[in-house]
Amino acid sequence: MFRAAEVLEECRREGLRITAPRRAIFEALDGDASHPSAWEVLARVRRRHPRVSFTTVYTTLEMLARRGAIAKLAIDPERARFDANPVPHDHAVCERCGRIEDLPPRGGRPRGPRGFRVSRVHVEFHGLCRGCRG
Amino acid sequence: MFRAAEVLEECRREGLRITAPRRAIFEALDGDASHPSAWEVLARVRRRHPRVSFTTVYTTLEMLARRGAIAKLAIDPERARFDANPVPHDHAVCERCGRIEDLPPRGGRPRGPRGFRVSRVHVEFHGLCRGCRG
DNA sequence: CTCGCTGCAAACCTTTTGCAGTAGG
DNA sequence: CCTACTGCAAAAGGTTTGCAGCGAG
Repeated sequence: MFRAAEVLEECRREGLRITAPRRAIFEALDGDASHPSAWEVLARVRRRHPRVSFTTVYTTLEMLARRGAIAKLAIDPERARFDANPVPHDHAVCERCGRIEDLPPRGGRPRGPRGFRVSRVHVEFHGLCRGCRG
Repeated sequence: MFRAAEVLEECRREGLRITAPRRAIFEALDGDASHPSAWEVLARVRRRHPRVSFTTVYTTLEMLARRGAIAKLAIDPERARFDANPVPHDHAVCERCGRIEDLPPRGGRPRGPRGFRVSRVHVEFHGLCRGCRG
């Protein structure tokens, strides 16, 4: 799970500059489990820092994803979604409300195909969440 | 797996019109396992029917996906990829060459979360394919 | 001071839509 | 004939890039 203070410190150590927009973006991600799009992160950031641009949010999210501090999900075909928890885990995607729920790690990951060096496994359950079953 | 003749017959039965572009698109998908994007399908179609437009290819692919004759994959964040095999199955995605390989069905699908009505499960293995391990 | 970061605007790419003409049934 | 389908062109989003100026270190 993304911890703003830790990532911030790590960035500082590597000579990246800690600016007000970055601080705000880091705070917006801190402890987040909602898998927001870049636009949703921007909206959240702008509640307190109205002058931050989309460009800055997007490039910062990409930067964090490249560093492995967050994950970029391809679950939503319309737009990238960012996962503040970079540790690989499964997701449950509600087909009705669109919510993406994190799942606790399962013992016994599925085995990959022969002749293929697996670096990570991605499991998505699609269906109806508790609230949307009627 | 997509069978052009069958889908074509089914469309005709339901009153959809069988045009030359559709015939060509159906043929391009027939027996395909390469998970092409709409632009790749267009290129393939144009080898024999140079006047077919992107619009027609894209709307036809969407139409087939809505009917369940093909599947629209969200694996590639940059663009939609279409799977001529609409029966749910796992995929192995090579991080180097980008190839998407179909996997045979596994016994014992992973169990979904409690309180969630699962309609389908999507498993992706990411890593290096046989050819790209080196 | 120096450059890395920012914000703006414009470019880019994929996908979607409006519309007049064409052709399948 | 009727109207669904086609191709074009333009719009609509999301993402990426060029650039001048600011400001963290």
